[in-house]
This record gives sequence, structure tokens and C-alpha cells, in this order.
Amino acid sequence: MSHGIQIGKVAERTGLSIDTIRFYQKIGLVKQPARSEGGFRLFTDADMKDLVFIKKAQELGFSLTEIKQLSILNQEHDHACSQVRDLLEGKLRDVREKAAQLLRLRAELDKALRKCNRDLRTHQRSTHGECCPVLKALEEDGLKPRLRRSSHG
Amino acid sequence: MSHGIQIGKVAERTGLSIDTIRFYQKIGLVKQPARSEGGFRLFTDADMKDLVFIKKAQELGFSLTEIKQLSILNQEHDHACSQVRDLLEGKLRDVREKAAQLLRLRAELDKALRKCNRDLRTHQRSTHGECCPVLKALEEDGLKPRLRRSSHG
DNA sequence: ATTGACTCTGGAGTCTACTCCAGTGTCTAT
DNA sequence: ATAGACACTGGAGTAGACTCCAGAGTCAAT
Repeated sequence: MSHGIQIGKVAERTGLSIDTIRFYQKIGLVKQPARSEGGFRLFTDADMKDLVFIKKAQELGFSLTEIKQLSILNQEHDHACSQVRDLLEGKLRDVREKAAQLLRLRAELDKALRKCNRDLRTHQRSTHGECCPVLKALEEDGLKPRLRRSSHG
Repeated sequence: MSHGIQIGKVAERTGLSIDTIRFYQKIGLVKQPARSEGGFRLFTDADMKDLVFIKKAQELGFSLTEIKQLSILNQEHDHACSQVRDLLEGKLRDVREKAAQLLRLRAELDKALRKCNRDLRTHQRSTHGECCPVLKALEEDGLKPRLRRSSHG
């Protein structure tokens, strides 16, 4: 048959799970794809591009609601009006802002990394565990709430 | 008293809610601040900086778990070892990747925006609603799942 | 001492974005 | 016709990140 790609392959190629793809369709984030006689979803390359777009936008910190806006704006339209333009401008401002923040963060991490390398060269410690408090802190079990026995009643 | 800033002011200045700030402390994302005699939290400027850092990192798509790592790596350390450096390098790679993606997205939005402006100049419609299908699509009620009556069994 | 604005705690509830499941159906090959 | 891999549905469950609440205490001013 294969007038289209089945959901399993799509999941494999996009890095999204099958459930996630179906979820995106259920909430209307991507359009319903074609179906086989028996009801199997059949995706096109364009459908896959949309899914990849969603994934990337998400990694950049956009919510699904925002992504819906982005992807609509990103499509080709026949008409445009000032409200659409305003929306686009708003998003663009967000994106610029984010890019600037990222560059700043990058610079800081860069600095930290260089310091780290300098320290390594001079101290010549390590290669095996047990070296610095930073690592221990990182290994402390994630973010579960720490319930302390109330020390204040 | 004011040997520190109370949580309400901190919330106001950082743009986080009071509950969110308490939540971050509960899960150990930021350290417990000083307290007044009566138990009120008293924040320093440094504490506020940490909170702002968290907020920004989050807007860039990092999870709280990742942010915890970032903020530890971002602190001053006396010691460093190769594992910390590796971790830093990994994060830095993430950040670079994100920045590149953002620039690409920006370019696309830029293009869309220019098209939009061109259309506006030539068509000279709009200023008031009712103009393009894009807007209508955007107004369709967000992302609630669309449950269709099953048309298949 | 009282008031009013603010803060405390633990715990329950909410929202987003999935993730898993059971029971059933499809597709391809044999 | 049967098997095995894959897909379908609706609905329940989960993780992360808050958000809200009740009942109680704090603090500064009067």
C-alpha cells in the first residue's frame, strides 16, 4: 500500500513517541493525517517536518500553545493583516530575547569551563572520583521535596 | 528589622510568585534563606539573583533538574575535576545547540514577517478584524483535545 | 491590646504534556 | 485461515511545576 508512512516509522524518524504523535493530533496541534482503508494513519514528509518543528520549538522553551501559534504563522498564507503581523513581531521579540539570554549563559559556562580547565592543568588531580564538592552536590538525589521534621513548633 | 528582604518584595521584584519561591526552597533548588526571629524568610540580593537566574534558564527550556546542575556549575568552586569539566562541556553543547536553533527559527519568523508586511502594503486591507484565515485558526480554542464522536465502529 | 498587612506550614488541587493499558482491528506473509 | 507485527480507540495514570487553601503566627503601627 504505502501511500504514506506509518506512525511507527514516523516515531522512529522524528524521535517522538507514537503516543505523543497521536496526542498532538488529538489536541489539534497537527492536522489529522490521511488514513488507510483500515484506519491506519499515513503520514507525508510534510507531516513529519511539522512534527520535527514542534519538537525543536519545544526544546527552545515554547509551550504547545505557543508552538501552535508559531506553526500557523510559519505556514504559507494567502492573506495577511496587521494583527497577524503584530503577533509575528511579538514572537520574534521573544525569540530574539531568548537568543540573547542563551548567548549570555553560554559565555558564563564558557568562563566556568576555562577556569575548570586551568584548575585541572595546575592541580593535576582527579581522573577518578572523590574530588570536589560540586560533584557530590550534583549527585544529591535530584529535586524531590526535602521534608524536614518541623523544628519550630 | 529588615536584615533582609521579605518574600513578598522578592516575589514582586523577581516576577516569581511567593508560592513558587517557597516551592523552589522546598525541593532544594535554592538554599534556605536566613530567617527572622519569628520565622519569616529574609532574602539577600544574591538570593534574588539566583531566583532570576532560574527564571531565565526556565524560559530557555531548561527543566528545574537541569537548572540545578547549571547553577551549581555556574557557582565559584575551589576545586575542579575532569568530571565537572565534562558536565560543563555537555551543558555548553546543549546551549550552543539551542542558540543555533533559535537563530534558525528567528530567520524563519523574520521571513514570514517580511512577507506579511509586503502583503499588507500591496493589499492595503485590515486594521480591523475579519481579514485572514490565520487569525481564525489562532482563535480556535487553544489546545483542548477535540473528542470526536467515533465514526468508525 | 488590637488591627491589618504580611508570612508561616502541610497538604490538596491544577495544568501541561505526556505515557500506559486493555481490548480490538489491520496488514503482510505463509 | 492463521500468525505475528503493527496500529486503532478511549480512558486512566504519571511527572513536573506550580497554585491554592485553612488555620495559625509575625510584625509595625496605633
